[in-house]
Amino acid sequence: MNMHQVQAHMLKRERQAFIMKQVNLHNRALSADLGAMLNVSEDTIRRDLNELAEAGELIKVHGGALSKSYHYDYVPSSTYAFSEKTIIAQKAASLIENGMFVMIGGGTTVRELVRALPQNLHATFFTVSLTTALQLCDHPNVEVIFFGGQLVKNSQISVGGEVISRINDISADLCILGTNSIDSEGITDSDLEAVQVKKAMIKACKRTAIVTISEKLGSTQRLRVCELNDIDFLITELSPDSPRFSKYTQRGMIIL
Amino acid sequence: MNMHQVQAHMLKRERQAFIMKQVNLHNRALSADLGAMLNVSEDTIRRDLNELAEAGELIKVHGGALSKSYHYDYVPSSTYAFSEKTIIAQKAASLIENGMFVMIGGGTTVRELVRALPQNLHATFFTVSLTTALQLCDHPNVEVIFFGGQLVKNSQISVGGEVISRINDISADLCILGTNSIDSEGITDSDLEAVQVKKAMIKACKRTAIVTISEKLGSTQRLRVCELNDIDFLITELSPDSPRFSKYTQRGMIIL
DNA sequence: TGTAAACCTGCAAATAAATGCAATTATAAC
DNA sequence: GTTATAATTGCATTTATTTGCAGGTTTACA
Repeated sequence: MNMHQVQAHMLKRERQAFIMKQVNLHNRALSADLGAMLNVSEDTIRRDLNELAEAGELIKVHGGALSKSYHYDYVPSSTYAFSEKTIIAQKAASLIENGMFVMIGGGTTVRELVRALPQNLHATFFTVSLTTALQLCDHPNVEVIFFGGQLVKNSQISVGGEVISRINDISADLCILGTNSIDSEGITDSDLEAVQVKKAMIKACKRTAIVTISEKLGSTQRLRVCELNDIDFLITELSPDSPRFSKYTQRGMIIL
Repeated sequence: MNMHQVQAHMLKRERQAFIMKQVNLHNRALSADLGAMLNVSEDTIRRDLNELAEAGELIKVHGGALSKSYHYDYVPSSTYAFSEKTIIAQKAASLIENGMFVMIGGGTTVRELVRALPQNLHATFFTVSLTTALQLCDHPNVEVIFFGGQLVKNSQISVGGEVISRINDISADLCILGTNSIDSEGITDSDLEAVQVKKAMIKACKRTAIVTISEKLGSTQRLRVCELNDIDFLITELSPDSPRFSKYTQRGMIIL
């Protein structure tokens, strides 16, 4: 932070305006920095911060202050990045047509997708995710097939050779998976069992769609799920012509 | 995971917001990773995680934290006859011992039972109920096997010949079922598919326990699940010496 | 069952905050 | 202009918070 000093003498009101400007500009400010910049004691800064906080202009925390907009608004809609996921869900839902056989994974993005499915959709869904299965049960006109097996407690999906051989018995039209990490090489994950199941699901379907919020673009993990070539559709909340997709479009993948 | 470091000096609140972001983004985060990313000791991370968990923002687990959105959120007060079911749950839990193989059904009474199970219970559970399976996932020391198949949407259980033949492959110690109706003849139900699954479960287990609120004693429905003789334990919220059990005790059933 | 990792507790150092007080400065009344 | 009053500010002291570390314990996993 460039800590140039500001003015010889400042009125209290001016000083507080300066503080607000700093806080709104950087989303944060430290008492010590402000004191140095304004050439007043930290006590004065603290008193200012208390007043501003009292007036609801900012959020005072130990050591400084945070912008009010910064304040991570806990429980935005109980799901993180809710609006992004809703956009994704709308796009992904357009891929699913009546009569289709769809294999579908788990995760919060997929959950929003399932919520966004039209009530009159007639289709058959296959899944290993307990939460996705439950969500699908709310749709009157779909059939839900759950691949049973041993459950992984953290992710609430079933895994194991049994599950995989079950999946291999099916040939479906579309595979929809969320992911934790995707980059220009492909998709990666960190849970071996889950990776094996995902691989089987992709193999069992004619086409594969990946749904993810753009924040996850460019991150990687240890275990490879598939190459970019294996993916037919990539769906994020961004517009398809966003420059962030430059590395992906060359591969013949369709960005939605 | 790409572990770039973040900022020189972070305010506590900022750090916690960062943690929440990571957790929500990847559905989980390891204390060690977070410590490295934020350049603070793991102790600090742990303290943050404890605070956030206390505030209900995430779920703390050994080694890190999980996103809350992944978890089936449970609202106890919305369960009908909640206090009765809690009593039942306590009694039924006493039947389950370490190392047991238990087949367990669905319904709200069973849900309370699962909640009442001690966290240190080591056992293997088999179920066809999505909600029971999810609930069991909260218990760190149990194995959960889900019998997959076609799902019945309003009861959220899987049914079908596939499921039944799976059940027949197992031999378990105890079968725990809720029921809609029980009278001096035995247990009855109204859903044919569900009845077939229940029959298979009872047959696959050495002993059978029925959990139900006393309100359901004396009612009947069209389809027979089993005779009274097939039941080893009957568990309600009433005291075992209640006169309402006079018709049942003659059959050698144990009332809890 | 053994071992390494993760955990918790208490403690100490560092930092930040609150408080009282004195000095200074601004404001207003005369 | 002078003076009384109020507000502001800095400093010293006390208090609270945060953080890392040492230790002993628990937990997970092979």
